[in-house]
Amino acid sequence: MGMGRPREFDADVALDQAMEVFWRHGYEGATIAQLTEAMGINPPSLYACFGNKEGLLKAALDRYTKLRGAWMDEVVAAPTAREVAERMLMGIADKQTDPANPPGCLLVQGGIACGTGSENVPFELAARRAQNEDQLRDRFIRAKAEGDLKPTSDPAALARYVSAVSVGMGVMASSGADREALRQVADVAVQAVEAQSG
Amino acid sequence: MGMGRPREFDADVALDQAMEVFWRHGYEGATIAQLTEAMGINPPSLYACFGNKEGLLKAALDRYTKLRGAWMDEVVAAPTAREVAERMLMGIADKQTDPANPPGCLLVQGGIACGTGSENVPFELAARRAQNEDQLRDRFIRAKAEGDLKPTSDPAALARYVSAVSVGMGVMASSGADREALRQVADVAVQAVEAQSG
DNA sequence: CCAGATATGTAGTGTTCACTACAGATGTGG
DNA sequence: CCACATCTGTAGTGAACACTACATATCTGG
Repeated sequence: MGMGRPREFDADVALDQAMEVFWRHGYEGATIAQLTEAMGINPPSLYACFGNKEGLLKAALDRYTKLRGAWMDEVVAAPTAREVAERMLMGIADKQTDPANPPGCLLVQGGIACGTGSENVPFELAARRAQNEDQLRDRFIRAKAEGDLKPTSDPAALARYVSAVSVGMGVMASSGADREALRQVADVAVQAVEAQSG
Repeated sequence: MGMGRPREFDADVALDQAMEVFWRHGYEGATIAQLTEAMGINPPSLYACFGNKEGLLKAALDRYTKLRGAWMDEVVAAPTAREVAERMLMGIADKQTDPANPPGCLLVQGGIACGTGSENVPFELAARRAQNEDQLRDRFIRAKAEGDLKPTSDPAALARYVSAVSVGMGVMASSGADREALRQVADVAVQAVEAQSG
């Protein structure tokens, strides 16, 4: 039994293009026609490879979080909680205004509210944002154990806080805030973490 | 010439229902069928009164910001910058988890990214968020002049920061964060403002 | 070179969307 | 009571949507 005709496109390259469309227009705003055009393929190829529109989104999210995972590892590798927050938020200020990508964050732009039939898309995005928050929380727990954060500090609350600021910055970036404006937000935000440092 | 048949529904009551639908499903996710059903009217009445779907959204946003305007006035009436931030963020934690409304903030849930043909919806929402930020900035400028904020502080950056945290909290609320979680975020966030207080 | 398997391109499918034509209902001014 | 103006409900309109049937093309294993 033969293995069949090989696909003529690179799935990862196509996903990068799909990612950009979802990033710019959101899940519901992105149409199959836009996606297939950006990916350089026809609808049957898309459906054969990714199942349906939501499957394509999930594959794009997988790729997005995979690419960002390496960066998050660098972030939590910073020596102190304060520097973790600074690397995270300053890095986000830069990433969310990188002209190589649409402004903002795919995990927010992808879809905060969706219509009937796509209710689980916001959940899917929230779950992936929660992963970052968990990673931060674990790092802050360690920081507290090391005496880097005050004994009275709440690592989970701090992680949630940094995550909230990140999301807020993403929304601002998508509505036109420039890099300097976001860096100023990051700079102020870091001071709250500093206030919890021992 | 007569004045015609009077409309049989209250536009403000209908707007409250439309607001809820946009809040829960976003602009693109909300269908005319859902809107008319929630408003208790038929499509022709909707179009006669609000023009089109986008006109209805703008009217709903007008009503939303009008209702919130009174509350924002109370917020900026707090005696110090720190208390302004605290009232704002703690109030938002409560409002965004008020079971009387969908979770989160209409100015975020309404639509962060939209498809072709609705590109100005995100701008419309951003413009209204900017109004709140301007009001905060003006208040912080006064706080700086009064010596309540350090001479080195940046009122515009602080306002942008508080606004960003608000938005981030809204997204968290819409994805299931409870009131206590948001209050913890607000509590941490206020400390950055406190760090800028003289 | 053939049989089985998978990918591709063309050209649709039914459904849902925002929006509206039209006829009848209900009001006001003369 | 009549002319006119505006609202309301029914029943659609064309367009865009996600998705797919099908014939053809290109591979592998034997």
